[in-house]
Amino acid sequence: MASDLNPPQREAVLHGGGPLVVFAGAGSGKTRVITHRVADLALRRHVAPWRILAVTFTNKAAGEMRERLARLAPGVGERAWIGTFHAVCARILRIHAERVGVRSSFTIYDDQDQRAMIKRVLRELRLDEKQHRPKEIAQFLGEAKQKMQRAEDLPSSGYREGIQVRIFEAYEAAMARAGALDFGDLIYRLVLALEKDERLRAELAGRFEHLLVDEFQDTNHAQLRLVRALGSVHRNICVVGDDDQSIYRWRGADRRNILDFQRDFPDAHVVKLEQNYRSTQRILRAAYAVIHNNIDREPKQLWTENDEGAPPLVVQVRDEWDEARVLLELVQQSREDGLDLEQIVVFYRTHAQSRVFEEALRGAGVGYRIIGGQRFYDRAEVKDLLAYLRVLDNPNDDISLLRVLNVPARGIGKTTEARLLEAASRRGISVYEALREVGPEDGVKGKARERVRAFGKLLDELSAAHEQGLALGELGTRVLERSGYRLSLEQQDSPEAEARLENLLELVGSMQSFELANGALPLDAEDEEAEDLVGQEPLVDATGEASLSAYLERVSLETQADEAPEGERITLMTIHAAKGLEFDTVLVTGMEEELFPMARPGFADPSEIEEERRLAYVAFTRARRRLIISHARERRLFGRHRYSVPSRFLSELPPDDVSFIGWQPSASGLARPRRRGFGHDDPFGPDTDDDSFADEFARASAMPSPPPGSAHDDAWLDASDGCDVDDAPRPGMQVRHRKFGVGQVRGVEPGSPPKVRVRFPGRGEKVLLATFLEPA
DNA sequence: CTTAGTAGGATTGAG
DNA sequence: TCCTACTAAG
Repeated sequence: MASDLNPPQREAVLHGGGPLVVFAGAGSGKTRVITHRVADLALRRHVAPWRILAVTFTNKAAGEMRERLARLAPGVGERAWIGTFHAVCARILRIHAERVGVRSSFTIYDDQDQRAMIKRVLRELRLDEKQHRPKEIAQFLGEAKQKMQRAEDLPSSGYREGIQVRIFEAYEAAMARAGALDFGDLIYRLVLALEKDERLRAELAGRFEHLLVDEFQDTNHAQLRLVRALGSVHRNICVVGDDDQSIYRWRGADRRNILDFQRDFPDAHVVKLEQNYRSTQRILRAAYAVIHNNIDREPKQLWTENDEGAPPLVVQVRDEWDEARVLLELVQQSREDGLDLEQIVVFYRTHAQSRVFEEALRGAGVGYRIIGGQRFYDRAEVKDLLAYLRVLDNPNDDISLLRVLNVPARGIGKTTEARLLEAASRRGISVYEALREVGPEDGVKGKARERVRAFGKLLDELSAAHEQGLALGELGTRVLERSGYRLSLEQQDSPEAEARLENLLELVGSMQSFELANGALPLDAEDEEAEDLVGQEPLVDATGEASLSAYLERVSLETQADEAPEGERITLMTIHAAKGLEFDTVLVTGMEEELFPMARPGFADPSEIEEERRLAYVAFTRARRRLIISHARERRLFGRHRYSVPSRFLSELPPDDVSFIGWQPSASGLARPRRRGFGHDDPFGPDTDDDSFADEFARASAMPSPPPGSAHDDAWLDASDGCDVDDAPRPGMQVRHRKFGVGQVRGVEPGSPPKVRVRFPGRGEKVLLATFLEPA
């Protein structure tokens, strides 16, 4: 098994006990090392699988690990503890709720819920929202928890600090009352308990014999403390990561965690994986030439046995429209060469840059998919339905209740809401209970009181249905029906409302499949030893039924609604979303000062520039065969038009390994412009005024040789979530709609997704979202 | 209570 | 420029 590993990989896999840090460069087979190591520990060293804990950051990474492990060592992946920091902590917290001092039935609040709670606390404390921005408070609370600060550790000297402490305490109290934990709490609360309660620590640290942490460069301080505490008995801690790929400092990631691992654990063994299996030599040289300029990094250099490859291409264009035409040119050329469009990706620094690409692609009828942006579980309607369910699961969850108090509109206004809330806090009861008890003495009388009571009855009725064991999917449907949500959407009769309804039906569908997947699962008798300590399958409650709580937990910790890809589409995403992925062709756009690196000139903190440089490094190292970089002379961003200077990172590229079109860095690093570019009469017209530019581009960007065969070790999992446009509809085109049948497109209104006016025989014209249409 | 209008703000975003 | 989130009028 270890035979198909290279020497450092094998070294990491076979390392026995004690701390181990693996610096795993881009495309060096990192996941492979972790999975092989888990398999080796279980099979060769006979470590009980459930005594192995492997932690990742994303559900996707955890899923991938489990999947690969299933192939490598059947039975191990199912029993080992593999999950995200948050999921693992939530699981442990529920099991040891009493010891930790949380309710075992806690609800997990996402950022939006957290903000609602903050607003409520501010109102309670009679603080002005303008002066104390909920956004900033959320930031402050999150940071404090990341740093493992308790209320008494916070600075309280100044006026501002004093208020912060008060807010912190009030927030914690309100969360406790609601039986809720925010994302930060999941780690914070567990670490607090582990560090305070020696018996708990001994128990948990004793049970996990081996710890593996993926993407260790992305851990924050609280996560480091968690790893330390859980590893405190055996010290079998294996951390894997790459400081050069640390791009999340703004959300608390601390590269020092991996860089100083040896200081933390002086006996730590160090392994560096530097052989790359992904990219061509030229791409790696270009990437290295850039990252090498970072002072603060662990020295290492990727090398490969792959081809030399074609030189990366840097193209100067006039503006963002021109940049989009470069993309179209590239797509067209790839099509002519019979290349797979799925293997083309466009990277940008900010989401705002995607619009122009979308419009161009839509105009040219090229399918595309956007990763990121608004996520399924963040959509208002999805959150509404989930809020109903959360109230049924936890009647103390005031925030969720308030969310749906007047959704759909049932005549309960702001005034009533405020009075209800006040009545609840005055009597020290939940808002749910207050629904029943409020009366004229609280200022809720007449119609308002009736409506409030009716809402309480509605919840009671749904609650009863839930307690009688109504199946999950049924319960979802029941909520939609009885609350009048469905009716209200149907009555709106707009394409947006239809889209919302579709989303809700999808959610109900997911509840049904959750039930199917988890409902009938028997408890695993073999692992009883594991059971008594932490439980094996959190998705199933004592009766073996898929419970509402289990579903809600899954949903709160799950962010990507995976969707099977359909049709050939290119991919668009921010670079941040790209980590861990790879593509044959990568187009990195907007490489201009102030955009990428995104820092104001003159104010640039060197460490910020280094982080941006890592971002560029991540972008470049996603490419297997073809890397194209574009920068515009001028562009409109955030409504402001500006002239741009090529990114300093372009001047760091090795001139001998890179081709330049339209501009190339001079020896001094200053721009030497050549005025070249596409014509501009019609942004996406079929012909360009400057054929030579197109020719030059075509020559320079051509794929040097057919890409290697299909099987890629790190094939990426699809994670699209619905901002997709299949084949772009154009007037005259025949399209099919699920309900209305086949019709003809009369007009298209740009948007994401675009709205399409379709004439259906016998039904007249309808305006529909492109998402719900397919070519007929 | 809903709707329209506008002020303000805008990186990057896992769980 | 465009979107969100709150405020004033219907």
